[in-house]
Amino acid sequence: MKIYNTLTRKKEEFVPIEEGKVRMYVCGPTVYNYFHIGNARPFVVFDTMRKYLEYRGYKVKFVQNFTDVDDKIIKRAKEEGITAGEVSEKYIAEYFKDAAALNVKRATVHPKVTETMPDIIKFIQDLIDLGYAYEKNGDVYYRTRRFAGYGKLSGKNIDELIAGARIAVGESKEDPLDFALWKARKEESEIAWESPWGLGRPGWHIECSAMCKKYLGDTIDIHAGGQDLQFPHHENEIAQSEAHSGKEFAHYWMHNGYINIDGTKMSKSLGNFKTVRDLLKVYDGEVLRFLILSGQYRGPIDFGEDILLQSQNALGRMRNARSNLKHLIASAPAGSQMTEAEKTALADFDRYRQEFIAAMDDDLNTADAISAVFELITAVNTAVRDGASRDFAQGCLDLLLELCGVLGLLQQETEEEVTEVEPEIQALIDERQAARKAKDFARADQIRDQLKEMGITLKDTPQGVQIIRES
RNA sequence: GGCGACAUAGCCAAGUGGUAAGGCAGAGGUCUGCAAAACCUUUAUUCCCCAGUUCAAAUCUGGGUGUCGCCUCCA
Repeated sequence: MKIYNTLTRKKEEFVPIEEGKVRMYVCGPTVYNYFHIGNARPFVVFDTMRKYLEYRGYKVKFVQNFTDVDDKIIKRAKEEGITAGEVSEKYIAEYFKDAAALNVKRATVHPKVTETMPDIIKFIQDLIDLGYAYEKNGDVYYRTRRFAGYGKLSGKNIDELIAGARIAVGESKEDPLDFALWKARKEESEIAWESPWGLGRPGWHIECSAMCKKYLGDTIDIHAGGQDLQFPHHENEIAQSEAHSGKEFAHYWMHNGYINIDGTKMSKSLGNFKTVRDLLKVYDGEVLRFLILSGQYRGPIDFGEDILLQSQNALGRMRNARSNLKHLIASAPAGSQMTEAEKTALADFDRYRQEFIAAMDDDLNTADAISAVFELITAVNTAVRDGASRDFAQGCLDLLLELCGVLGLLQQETEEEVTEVEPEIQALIDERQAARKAKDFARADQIRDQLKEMGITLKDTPQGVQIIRES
């Protein structure tokens, strides 16, 4: 498979460090709020990357952290009159709820800063010992100029960065470019940990370096995150980790594009965001996932009501295909054999699987992969138009679910075909069938409407009545 | 100012040298008592503009225009 590597600005053939295994780190959320649809993009995209790598037979160790120590968490805790720990615990739980709705699988490890403190402190001490960091008044800073490769990921020239760099009030850096590894506690009430430099807490960048090393080692295969983390966060991670180990930190760097709203980047600081929690009140998680995967991950997505509806309808086509196949399977005569034509057709459908794989192999081109799924759906729908054997329908369904499973779609049942219903409902269905037979269509439609209000949808198919219950 | 990304139908979106995938929406048709679903047909002589290279360019080169981002917390 080919991956676009931000480090080299080229698509490169993916070669894992260890054959058959992938070590992958994705920057996770700072847990002080519900996450928004823009935050959700890397979660969904890199979860899809993971699912695809697993589909291709790799054993993936996937690490996504929680930043549970941060200024914003402390601020939030003050506002709500609770502890920082209570804030982060709450939003970690909420993260898992929303992520589950988006069919994002739990990482192999979800490390937290608060649980990695000894490793972080050791990492900082090592950098001091190596001459890459220094302590000043209880703060510890990274000596940016000391690291020769600084700027290689973001393409920034260290001398041009000086213009923008500043020394904030209260800081005593040797150089404006230096960044904090450890921040001394400023107020009694602030959450703080004991360290060789006194009470304080770690800077943002060092956490990821330390957690990555702890769970994945000095060199990993893939490091991923949003484009806005490229600089300074990922640049600083490289500086820390490579100075520390003397080895290359990550072979492949992947960055997803932004989600824009009204033409500008959605962000928490701008306040122009839509939380996944709020969107889930109107659209189900798979619709949001479909939306995110409907374009190539590196490009921008202009978010709005129109594409939500389009995603919902497009996903509806996938769901209908699943539902129709299930109905065929349920209604087919038990002993029906696959015909020769069906066997040929099913074998031929492998080409959609190959198209799908080719698309995903090309830097995770989910848009093209989705097209392959739709082409499969059209072919299947055509093949089963006049009925199908149970095995054929099952074979088609298996393939559909196989491909959609890699994308994390069609994992949830929003409605369910049922064969057995309560006696009173069955009585109504029977009455409707009798009315139809007697050509009393007014009564038949009236019953159908009545059942619809009860959450039961009836579809008349050549195989009989399909009963669908909302779930 | 430095660096970078993007520009394809009403909308979303693939395609990086060989004559415009796929989806949504719309129109017409088939099937059906109707509905739903499905199937078929239809919707870009053309890919922001200009010039160049080539037998051939949405795709390469040069120039321009527009939109956005990073350079500060941010997915």
